[in-house]
Parts: sequence; structure tokens; C-alpha cells
Amino acid sequence: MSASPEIAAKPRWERRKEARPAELISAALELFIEKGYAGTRLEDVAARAGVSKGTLYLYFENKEDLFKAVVRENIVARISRRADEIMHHEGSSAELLRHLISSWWNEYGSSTAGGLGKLMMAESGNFPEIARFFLDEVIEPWHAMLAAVIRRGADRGEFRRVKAEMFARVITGPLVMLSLWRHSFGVCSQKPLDADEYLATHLDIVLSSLRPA
Amino acid sequence: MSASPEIAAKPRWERRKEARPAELISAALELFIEKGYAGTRLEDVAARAGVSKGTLYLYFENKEDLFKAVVRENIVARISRRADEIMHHEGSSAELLRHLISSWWNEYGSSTAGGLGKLMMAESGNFPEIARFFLDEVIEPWHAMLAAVIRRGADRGEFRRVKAEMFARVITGPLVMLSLWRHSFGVCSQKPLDADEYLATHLDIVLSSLRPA
Amino acid sequence: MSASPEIAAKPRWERRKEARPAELISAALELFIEKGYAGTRLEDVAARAGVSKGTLYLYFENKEDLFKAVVRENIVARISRRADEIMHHEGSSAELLRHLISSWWNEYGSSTAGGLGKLMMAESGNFPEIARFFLDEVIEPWHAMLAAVIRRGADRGEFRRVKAEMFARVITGPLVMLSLWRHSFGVCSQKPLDADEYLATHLDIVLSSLRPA
Amino acid sequence: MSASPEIAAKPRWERRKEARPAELISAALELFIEKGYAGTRLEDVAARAGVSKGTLYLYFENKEDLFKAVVRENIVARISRRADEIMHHEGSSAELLRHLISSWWNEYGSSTAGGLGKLMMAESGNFPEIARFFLDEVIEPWHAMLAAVIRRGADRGEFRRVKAEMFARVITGPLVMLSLWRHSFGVCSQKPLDADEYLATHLDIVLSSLRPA
DNA sequence: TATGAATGAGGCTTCATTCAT
DNA sequence: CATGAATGAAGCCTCATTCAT
Repeated sequence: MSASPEIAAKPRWERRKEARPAELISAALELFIEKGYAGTRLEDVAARAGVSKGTLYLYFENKEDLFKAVVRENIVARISRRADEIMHHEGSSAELLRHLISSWWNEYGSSTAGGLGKLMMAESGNFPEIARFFLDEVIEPWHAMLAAVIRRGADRGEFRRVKAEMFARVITGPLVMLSLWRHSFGVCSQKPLDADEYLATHLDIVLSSLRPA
Repeated sequence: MSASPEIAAKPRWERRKEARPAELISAALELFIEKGYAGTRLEDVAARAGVSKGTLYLYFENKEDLFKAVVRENIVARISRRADEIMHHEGSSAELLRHLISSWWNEYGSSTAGGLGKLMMAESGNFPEIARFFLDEVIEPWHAMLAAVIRRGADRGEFRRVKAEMFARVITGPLVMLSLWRHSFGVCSQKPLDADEYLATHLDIVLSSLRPA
Repeated sequence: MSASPEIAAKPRWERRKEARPAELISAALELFIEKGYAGTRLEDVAARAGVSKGTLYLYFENKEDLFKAVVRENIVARISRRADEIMHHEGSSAELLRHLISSWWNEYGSSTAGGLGKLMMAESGNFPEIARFFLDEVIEPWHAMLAAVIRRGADRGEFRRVKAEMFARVITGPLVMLSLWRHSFGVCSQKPLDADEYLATHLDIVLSSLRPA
Repeated sequence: MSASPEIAAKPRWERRKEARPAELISAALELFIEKGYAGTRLEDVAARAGVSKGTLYLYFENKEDLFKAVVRENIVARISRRADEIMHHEGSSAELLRHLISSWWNEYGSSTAGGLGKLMMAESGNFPEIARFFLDEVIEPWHAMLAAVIRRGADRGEFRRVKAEMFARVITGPLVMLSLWRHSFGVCSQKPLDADEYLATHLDIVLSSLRPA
């Protein structure tokens, strides 16, 4: 009866079915970031994912549903996962801050998903509920986490005392800027922006400004 | 008639074309910022400007032409004007920086035109030449000016010596962020962001990080 | 300033604007009857009305809206108008019945609008609310009116006493049948159905069956 | 028992094809009646028959083929069978008429297949050949048979002499109407129509109008 | 100039049909 | 035989653009 070992494996064809949504979401993310929601043609999304127009509708109800899936899929568990990590950190707060920023860049800012920020910013007016969701689930938690680290530093005498919440918002600016840049002007700029140096400079500014008097 | 020669550089007819449709450009700017280029309907632009759809075509060849006019009209002479002003400043560099930032906010960031940054960011992929134009005419000059001020401070012993170009880029981040915020998440956020406090915190960070050792 | 007489008349172009909806509804009625709701292409409706696809959307929100307009426009005031007429009739009930049936045919059954019955019958499953509306506004009033005439005849000793409501429903059958026939099998039947003879036979059956014992 | 050769006219394979997909045809009939041809989705037909979409294509070439099968399957041998039965009837013509009508209702009108009339009526414009087929195989024979009975009654002095063909057509109206009603307005009407009473009234009208002077 | 009715290309979406498994 | 994922033609609908007035 041919109880061959490959019986356990799903046929290539079936395996596609599970991979499809991810492929489509990935293709959609890129195009939404590049061209905006309205400027993206579903046919192009499908083509980039290597399927036909109709296939898209096997996995998503419509364009808006796809958009929501793109957003949802790219923010889940990116933040919360880090919360614990932070709270159990043993080293200095400066070290913690450095780690936080560098991992933000490595895991989020530099990846394709980093363009999500651009996407949300551009489409917040057209999709207020989703923007709200992004604000609650991504931005606010990030600000809170950053503020907590800053407060921790002050509590331990490593940093001078500042208004942590506002400070967190301000120092998030360069991070967001860097991420946006790569999906906008960075593409048409001739002298490429060195992200590492940019981040190092940023960290230097932040830490030197936090040095206790 | 023919007043002074350089005023007549453009034919009277052209000048008219630019003067009259100010409301159209203003309406278009708002809608482009809010909904993006593709998401904006010309009928809505016309309606907001209080004219009929056809009238729009008396002043602009097509949608793209209107878009270009919106960008052109909102960046001209906003930057260059400041260059002189800066170079002849007498006071301290810290004072100069403070002035620069606050006037940036007053003249650009807080106004409707401030949304232009959001617009360019969102549409840079769809209009690379325009993005390039914006980069050359607005962003680079701004960076250069900021870097010049920072260098001036170091030269005069007021600031510690830093990589001025990169420093300028980084500290531009929070400014851009503030401007973008007001046209994106700021709309759906419940606790409004206090721009003055935000800018004060930003300036504090910048200046304290620039304090000479 | 050329106060020519034709100034009072609207330009041909403007007059179209008012005629359009009626032309479109008329074209749509024909096609809906012929091909059914789903089988009718809006492009064909537009073409038959002599306009382009997009024009249709200047007057109707979408296909369903057009459908509703078709139904609404073709039943209004066709029934109610007759109610008075009936109630003030002076002659014999047989005469009244004859008049009722013949005017039903002349005003409704034989006209294009007569196909509305076919349309409603075919689409009642897809548009229950509209079917309900048609039932309440057209069918029920018609049955009631017919029953009233039959009762009048019995009251005056002209007819034998029958269950008027049910009798009315039954004798409506051939009328509906005749109307439906013209929009269905009548088209592909070789020997055309003589409506006058059909109706005469029908009236003969009805009256002879109502003769008092 | 009629193991006549013409039964095998179709190859076994074809007979199989007709026997197996009875559920498909049944499901299709219901949906075609309810939603019309164009409004019916093959996926829904398959689902109602409890099979997958692809299976449908094992038995029918395409949607139109399925439609034809539905029509063919639901009219075959319903009529012809009755012809003999009628011609050898022994009783009174009134009795024969009563029998004819009641068996029409029991065997055809009240069953799901009764909706076929609605279907044919609605789609006659889209499928003229099939409508023509239905006309020749169902409607005309029925009219002929009914006319024969009426003529028989007149010949035997039981009925008054009428134009039998036309009379037959007219008295078919209420029958058709009753059948159509159950698949259209009957669904959304609140007071249900009592078929037995309706038919009794109809028969009463017919017979009383046929009474010899 | 200004209007707004009209157009039709193009995008979203559905669904009959195919085909690899 | 049966499945259901995939396809793409075709229909609905939008909106940039034109043009008669």
C-alpha cells in the first residue's frame, strides 16, 4: 500500500495553500508601502505573489480586508515579546537603552515590516480605526516601555531626572525618521544614509543628554 | 506696461494662473495630505475650493499637474529666505538653534503646509522626480543649515565637536515626527500632544548633549 | 442681445437631463423583463437608452437602485386611480366587470409595463422587500377591488353568491397568464395568441359562471 | 414489461449520467427557480447537493447543460403518460375534468417540479430553444388534451359548446397562477393561499360556465 | 471663464471552469 | 470518481478628463 515515508509530508500543492496568505501579505505590504493603499492594484499584489487575481479572493474578502491583515500580521507580538525581556534586564540602563534601540532597528526598523510605520502614517486618515489600533498596540506600548527604561535609569542614579514620557516620544523621532527615510527619500537620495552611524549618533545624543549633572 | 523685466519673466497669463487658483491648491494640499494622491478625488478638491470640476482644468492640465503645483507652491522661498538670516545672527549658537527650531515650527511645522512632509513621504515612490526635487530644495538645505549652526557652535567653543551633518539629520527626526504626527496619529489620539513642551524637551536634549565636556 | 424666442426653451442638452432617468428606466424595464435582473448588463441598458455606461451612475446609485426605480416608476398610481372610478359606476355589475378587465388589459397588461408582473414573479426571491411592496400595493388592492365588484353584483341580485375573495383570485389567473405569455412563450410561439378573443372567452366564462341560479 | 428496445437508445453510460446526479438536478431546480438562471451559483448547487464544485463537472458539461438537464428531467413523461389515461376514461366529462385538474396539482403543480413553469417563464428569453421545447412538449399537449376533454363533454351533451382550444388556454391560467404563486409572492405573503379551496373554486367556475343552456 | 453632463479606461470583485492531486 | 485550489473573462462601479453650452 505504499506506506512510504513521504505520506507524512503534505503534497507541494497543499503546502502552498498554507503559505499563500503569508506570500500575499508580504507582497501587499511591499506595494502598499511603496504606492499607498489606493495606488496599489490588487492585480500587482497577486502578480508579485506569483498567483492570479482571483486567488487573492480565496484568502481575503476584499482589498480592505487584505490591508487589515497586512497591518495585523506585521505588528503582532513584536512589542509584547520585548516587555519581559526589558523588565528582567540586569545591566546598566545605558546598556539597556542601547540594546533596545539596536534591537528595534534589527527586528523592526530595517526589515520590510518597518515600512508599516510609513503605511500607517500615510493611511491613518483613510483607516482611522486601524490607525487607532496601531496607536494602541504599537506606539503607546513602545513609548511606555521606553519611558520605563528612562525612569529606571533615573531611579538608579544612572540618568538625570527628566519627564520620561515626553522624553521617550522625542527620542523616538529619529528612529521613526530613519525607518521612514528608507522607504521614501532614501530611495532617491544619492548619498545613502549609514544607519549604524545614524543610530550611534542618536544613542550618543540621548545618553549624553541623560548624563547626571 | 511690462513692469520690471524679471517680474515679467513669466507671461502675465501664467502669473494669473498661479494667483487665481490659490484656493484650489490649498484645497488640494489638504486633501492630498489627508487621503493621499490616489485617494483624493478631483471633484472633492473642486468642491472644497467652491468651484466646479471643470474649472479645475482651466488652471491645471491634470491631476499630476495639480499635485506638482501643490508641492511647488508650498516650498518655494520658505527655506532660502532663512539662510541669510542665520548667517548674520549675532547671538549665541544655542540661541540660534532655539530660534531656528521655534521658527521652523511657527512657519512650517504647525501650518497646513507642514503636512507637505507627510505628502512627500507618502508619495515619494509614485513621484520620484518630485521627491528628488523636495530632497534637493528642502531637505538638504535644511540639513546643511542646521549643520552650519552646529559647526559654528563648535568653532566658537559653545558646543562640543560632533559630526555635524549626521547630528543635524538626527535632531531633525523629532521635528519631522512632530509635524507628521499632527496629520496622522494625532488626529485619532485622545491625549493631544503638547507641541511646545515637545519642542522644549527636544531643545533641551540637543543642547545638553552638545554641552562641551 | 438676441432675445430670440427660443430663449424660453431649454437647450436640447438640458432637456436631456430630465428625460434621461425615464429613458434609462424604460430601457432597463425591457431588459430586466427579457433577461432577468442578474442577466441584464448595465452596459446594455445604457446602450439601449443611447448613453454610455457611466451616465447611468449619474442618475442611479447602482444596479439595485435602478431596479427599484423601475418597479416604483411602473406601478405608481396605476391602481388607486381606478378605485374611485369603480365605486361610482352606475351600470350593471357585468358591465363593470367587463370594463375592469378590458381596461386592465389596455392600460396595463398589453403595455411594456405589463412585463413588470413577470419581472416581479421572477425576482421575488432575490428582492423580497420589493416583492412584498408589489404584493401590498398592486396585487392585494386589485384582488380587493375585484372582490368588491363581485360582492356588489351579488348584493344587487345580478350574480349568484360566491366566496368573493377567492373567486377574485381565481379569475385573476387568466389575466396574469395572458400578460406573462406575451413576455415569455408568446415570443417563440408560432400561432400568436389573440388577446381579444382570449379576454372575451375569459369574460364569458366568468359571467356565465356567475349567473344566478 | 416494456423491455422495449428504444429504452436502450442511450448508452449505459449516459443513463448512468442521468441516474447519479439526481441530487444535483434537484438542487439545481430549486435554486434556478428561487434565484433564476444567472442568479444561481454553481457552487451553491453543489453545496446543496452535498458535493464539491468540481464534481458537478463530472456530470454536466457546463451551467447551460445542467439547466437543460433540469428542464428535460422534469418534464419527460409527465404529460404523454396521461394521454392514454384520458382517452379511455369511462365516466362523465365533468368527472374527467375534475380528475385532470386534481391530478395536475398533485403530480405537478404542488411538487417542486411545479416551479419549472416559473423557471421557463423567467428564462424563456435567455433560452428560446428550450422554451420552444417546453412549449411543444408540455404546454401544447396540455392544451390539446384539455381541449379534447371539453370537446368530449360537448359531444356527449354534458357541456355547452365552446371554442375548446381557447377555453382550454383560459382555464389553464388559474392553474399556472397557483403554481407560480407558491414560488413567488406566496413566500412573502402573510395569509397563505389554500390550494384546495382555490382549485375547488376554479373547478366550480369552469363547470358552471360549461353547463348546457 | 465657468459649468456640469457625459464619457470610457481601469480597478475591484464574482464566478464558471479547469486541473493537479 | 472526488476534491478544492487556481484561473481569468466579464460585470459592476469609480473617477479623471472632455466638451457643449
